[in-house]
Amino acid sequence: MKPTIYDVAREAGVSIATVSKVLNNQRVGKKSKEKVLQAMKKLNYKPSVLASALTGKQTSTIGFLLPDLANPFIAEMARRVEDRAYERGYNLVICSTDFEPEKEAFYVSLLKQKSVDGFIIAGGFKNVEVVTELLEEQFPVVLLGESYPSLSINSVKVDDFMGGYEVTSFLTSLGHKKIAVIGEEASSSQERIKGYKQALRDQQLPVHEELIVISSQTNIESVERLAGKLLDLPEPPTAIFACNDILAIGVVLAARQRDRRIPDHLSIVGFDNTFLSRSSDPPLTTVQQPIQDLCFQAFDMLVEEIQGKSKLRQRVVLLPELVVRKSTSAPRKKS
Amino acid sequence: MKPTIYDVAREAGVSIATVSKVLNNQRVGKKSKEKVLQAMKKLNYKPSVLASALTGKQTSTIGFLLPDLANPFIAEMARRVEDRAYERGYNLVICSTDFEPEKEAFYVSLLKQKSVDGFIIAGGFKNVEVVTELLEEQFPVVLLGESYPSLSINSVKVDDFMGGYEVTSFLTSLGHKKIAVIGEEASSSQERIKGYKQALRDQQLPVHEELIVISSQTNIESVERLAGKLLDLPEPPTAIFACNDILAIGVVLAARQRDRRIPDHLSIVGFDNTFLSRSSDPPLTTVQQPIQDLCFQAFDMLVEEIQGKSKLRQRVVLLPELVVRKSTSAPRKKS
DNA sequence: TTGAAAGCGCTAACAG
DNA sequence: CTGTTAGCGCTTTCAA
Repeated sequence: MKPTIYDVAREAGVSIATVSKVLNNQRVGKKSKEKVLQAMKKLNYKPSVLASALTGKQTSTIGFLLPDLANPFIAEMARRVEDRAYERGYNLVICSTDFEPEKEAFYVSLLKQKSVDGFIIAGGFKNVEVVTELLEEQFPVVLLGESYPSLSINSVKVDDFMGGYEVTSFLTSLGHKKIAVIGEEASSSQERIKGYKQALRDQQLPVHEELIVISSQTNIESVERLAGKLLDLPEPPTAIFACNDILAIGVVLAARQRDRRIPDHLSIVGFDNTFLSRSSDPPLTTVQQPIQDLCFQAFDMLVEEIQGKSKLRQRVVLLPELVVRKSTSAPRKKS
Repeated sequence: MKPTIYDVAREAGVSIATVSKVLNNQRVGKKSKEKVLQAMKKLNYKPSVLASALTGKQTSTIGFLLPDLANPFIAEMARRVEDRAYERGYNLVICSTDFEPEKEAFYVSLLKQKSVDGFIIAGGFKNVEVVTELLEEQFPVVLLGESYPSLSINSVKVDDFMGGYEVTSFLTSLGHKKIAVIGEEASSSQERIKGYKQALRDQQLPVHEELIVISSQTNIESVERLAGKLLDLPEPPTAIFACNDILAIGVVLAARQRDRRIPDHLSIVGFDNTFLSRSSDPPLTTVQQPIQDLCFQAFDMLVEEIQGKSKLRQRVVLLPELVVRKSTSAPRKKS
């Protein structure tokens, strides 16, 4: 059997209270402390987190909700958050929700039963009630990569509107007039699309609703299909802004299938600057998110809330940066 | 405060024992059961997993060790394992070890303190002592995507040797005689390389040690550099077998930088058939792993061991499949 | 400084 | 079928 605090106490010839004290390094006589330490080492004692959490201490584990761990951008975020968690002595239990409200509710409920110290919700969510409830219960939560204007909730994200605006402005500055956009359901996509529209308006260009496409599926095949429809239009766009790099890859595949040269026949811009954008041919113009900063800040914010250090809620918005590579150029004169 | 079993008992007018019994659906009088259920619903009661685990029950959480969650192939595995975990009522706490023995030891120790029910170790590990110890303690563990011949441990993986053999045979059948291989430190890479060597020998082709390269870093830049060295050899290989798709992308980048056409000047084969191999240009010939089967089987095996249903250890080996795409062709006559 | 003892929320005999 | 009670391993008063 695993040694318990009793075993250590017996071995050291002290009471369990004393052992507990050295565990939590409170004031203990030097000699007792020494004996206890010895005993612990001898028995290879490790305190049970369960037992200590049951008495009100924390579990040092965080629930991490995200739409889909198989998405490379999300996976990278998860990795960064985990790095920070590691540094600060926490573990992550990771849950993919697929944007399904039931899954979100299920996971939150289960993780509460498991007494996680708090939640990070990355990449958006659907079930607002669940989050609202968490907030009402004063449960520490922070949103990563998203925000929710109508909720008083901590969040860390990039300025998506601005990202979309910059991409579109860049494209119009190259001379593109017919620019399509393809996004996801997440609110971050919506923001990017708003930025896209604003940029068009600011350039006095018309906003064509049929050039705005939302992909409900994340898998690349369906994106390819959607992009294909865009390209098969009688007057196809000369540029497509994809709201993330995966979508952009889908567009690339669709273009390739139709023998449209990139960027000669079609300019493509992605978002996120994952390594997908580098490995693609041609390498993608995209928008860089400061992933590490986003993740670290989100995590630190959560820990602050857990430790009750800061009661004030905040929305942190970092700035994205356009990375110009080879997938964009001026449109061909008169196709 | 969150309601406890006492609150429910009081509300229902029964003892906590009765409540506990309905919780674990043991025999309880119909009327009592009804009252308890009502009370639970009314109070919105959710039992504490901590408390029940403290009395010897399971936590239904699994420790999932992997080298790096940011690696798309690994992330996809994680996702599949998580899917299965969800179906079976488990949670995953995910830990990236970066192949660092200290991290492996740290995480295992911490997760044991948190009373996880078992471990899945995916993609290899370095710290053999830690795993051995787990085994000695009868801790449920299964290896995913790897095996460890000298250890009596459950594992589920693909036949890496065969994968390497098939790739190489395919390449020689196209006429390649000078084939390089680039792998990682993980034992799966080693196996694939063994298969590569065997295939060469079976074709009476010489094995050049300088054409066998191990990348200690996973980041794409360093792979690119290594591949570059290979390509800059006075007599460069006409084909390169990369032990996974990321490595293959690194090779593609290196080749592109040197204006070597793929597959005309250089054939490239990857491994894993992630969507990287599809999105690359040209799409990569690669080896498909039945990821879902691997993950589900591994998880089920672990659960069986946790539930004590099967005491026998097993090594499951599934068969990989070569997927031929556009990155391979016969070598040019007399470069 | 140290220790006895109560209690965290739940399970599992064991009586009744 | 139901309830009493003694733990599970740890923390935390409160006395000594």
